[in-house]
Amino acid sequence: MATPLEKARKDPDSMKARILKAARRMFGEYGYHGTTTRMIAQEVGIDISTLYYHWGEKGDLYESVILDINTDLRNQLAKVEKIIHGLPLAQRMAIAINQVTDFLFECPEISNLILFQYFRKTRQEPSLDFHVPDFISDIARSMNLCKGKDPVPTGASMKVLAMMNSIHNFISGEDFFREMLQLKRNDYVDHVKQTLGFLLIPAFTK
Amino acid sequence: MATPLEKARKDPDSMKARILKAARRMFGEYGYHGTTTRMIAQEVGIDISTLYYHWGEKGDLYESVILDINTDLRNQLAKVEKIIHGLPLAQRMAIAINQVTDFLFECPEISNLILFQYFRKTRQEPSLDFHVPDFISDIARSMNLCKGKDPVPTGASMKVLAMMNSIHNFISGEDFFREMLQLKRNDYVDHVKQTLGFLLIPAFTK
DNA sequence: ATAGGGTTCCATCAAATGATGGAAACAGCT
DNA sequence: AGCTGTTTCCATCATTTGATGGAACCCTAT
Repeated sequence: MATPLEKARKDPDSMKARILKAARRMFGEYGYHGTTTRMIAQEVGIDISTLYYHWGEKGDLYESVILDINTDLRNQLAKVEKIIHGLPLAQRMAIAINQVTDFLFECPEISNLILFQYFRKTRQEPSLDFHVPDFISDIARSMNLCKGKDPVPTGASMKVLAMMNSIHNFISGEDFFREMLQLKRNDYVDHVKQTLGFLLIPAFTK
Repeated sequence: MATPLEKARKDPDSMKARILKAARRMFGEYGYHGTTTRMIAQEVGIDISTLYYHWGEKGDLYESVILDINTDLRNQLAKVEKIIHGLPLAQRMAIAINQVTDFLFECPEISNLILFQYFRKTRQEPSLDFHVPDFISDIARSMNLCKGKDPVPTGASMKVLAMMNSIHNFISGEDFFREMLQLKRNDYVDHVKQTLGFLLIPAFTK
């Protein structure tokens, strides 16, 4: 109960939490430089200085947003791991793809922000600690890409990264791809799951 | 020889071309809102108004950059298609992955800008015509995902999109992933090719 | 040399943006 | 009610940023 982020996550109705939620949406949609503190404040319906009162400068708020979505994603992955534990690999993958895809379609800003993080350089780098390796290792172990408590080999990390990114791509690119392929929401979601299954499963189970 | 873009592509030493090249780098690295016209001008070593003289407003320059990289990518894909024409599918894919990956590692701003285009919303949408469907169809046909001159089925387009994006991800994320995995440039490139081969080929050739 | 078109830079503007100080409003407590 | 600490908003600043007008510059044809 120390940091502002912990406070916000504890009480989702608090002003801190409302601002954080809006910031997630806006940063996720327009990126760091594409989002102004005024846009976020307007989204919440408050004055800009209230935002500064709660979160300090823009860079700090962004950092909190990143930590926040990482916590959400980690929790979700842990949840999925419990569901699929013990099943044969092909089945595990099929279920995991379904679950994770559904989750991310509900919170597309998570995919957006993670991809932004990977690809974008901000002019003044916040360079924040990212915790990706955690995810990657956990997934690699869950997929039997490495034995026991050995350190995860590089090739395994790469495979996991490629998988995760394939999912994020379809989430973040929804607007563009749906427009391009002229698909309704539901059809798009189905196609995404099918395509991911088609592409990802054979490589690991052939 | 009508549009500014055609002029610039024709004479690579012209001021128009030098600005365009710098704009590609900067927009590719920092995104649309993350790049200022002053940054581009400084990169070229000219005054900001010279930039405006040649390319007009920022949005127009960005549009030209997008068209420019699309031309480059299309040309490169056509070149690769010639090399692999007639070979069996698995071999075609292996060679294509190698070639395209090498090319994009040389021009990472292409991957950056394409992914930006897919994922990012600009505050005031330029909404420019994009020509992606061309690529997609061509690749889909080249991979026998559809027969003759039939329209490309949605599932096939999705598969091609997933493939292309997997490549772009590793190019655009190089800095982040290399740092994370502690890899030297060459090792990273090798791992990327290996991972892409591992992930993409089985799905289409099993 | 010089007239004229094309090119480049200097100075400047208006709007947008990150950020803050201080007054007002609010909430809890006695 | 009155005090106290917290929260919210209004007004304002300094910088950054997109954009432009006009003077200087360069080059070529006459």
